[in-house]
Amino acid sequence: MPELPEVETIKRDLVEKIFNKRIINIFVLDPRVIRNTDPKVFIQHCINKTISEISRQGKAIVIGFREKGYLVIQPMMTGQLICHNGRRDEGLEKATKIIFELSNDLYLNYNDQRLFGRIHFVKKLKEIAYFQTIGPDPLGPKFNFPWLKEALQKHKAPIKSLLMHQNFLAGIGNIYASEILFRSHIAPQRLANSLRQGEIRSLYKAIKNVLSEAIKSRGTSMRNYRDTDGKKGNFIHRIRVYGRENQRCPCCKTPITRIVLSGRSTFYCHQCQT
DNA sequence: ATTCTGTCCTGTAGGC
DNA sequence: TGCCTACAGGACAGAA
Repeated sequence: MPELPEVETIKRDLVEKIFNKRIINIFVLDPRVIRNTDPKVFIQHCINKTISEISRQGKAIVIGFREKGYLVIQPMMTGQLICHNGRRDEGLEKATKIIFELSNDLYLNYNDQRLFGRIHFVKKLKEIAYFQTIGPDPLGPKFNFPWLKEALQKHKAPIKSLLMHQNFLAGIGNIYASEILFRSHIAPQRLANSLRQGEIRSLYKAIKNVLSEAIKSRGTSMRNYRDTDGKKGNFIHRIRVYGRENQRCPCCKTPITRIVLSGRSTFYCHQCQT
């Protein structure tokens, strides 16, 4: 579910809530979410470890232990990390797959309705193939206008598909790809290498602006996304085209069009975006 | 080499 | 109410 703004929101909340805390107990309710090891081995690796680092890489959350090693969480479509005080079975949901109990009387529940999410323990981050292949972070220093201009020239895929390709840029998903292109006035099926200088300029600004505004709004809750308090993100109120087929464009009142690109629903205004 | 399609799962919304 | 189909914030293997 979560894209960059949602994962960043979760990460920032976790820094407030579990940094420097110790994992004192782990309850694996559904072993299917642990991909690379036996659940017992996973528990052995993570229990009694103190969290000394919390970061985000692309759409993954990295929790580093003072004793070495990393807990890596990729929530994918429907993964949630929800904290609560109180009893262990409080806040339990059908989708709750793992419960982490922390030294500050906090429980951290990993919920995942569709079970696409992945949780790994690794000794080194390079053991995770995803980290080896993802492109630059769109809010990081490597992403700048000259880089984008040059990178776009190398691809002839539809710009929307390319924006979602994690090896190109890490963090943009299906919602924000459509929103970014609406703000750039660029049609999603336009080929990446066909964009003109002015279009690349507005695309560059839209990527930065949409993602940072969405972080300020604590992400978008279309369906499943929740922050660590179980609350919805507020960017849903600023979504202009995603999921709004046949509703009127906020700019020109033309009905929003839905098409499928690379197998994913794509929304745009054929009047405003050319 | 790049780009696209099918798959992994569960749950929900909408049509009839 | 129930049954059926389509679709859902991702990533990756394999095919084109």
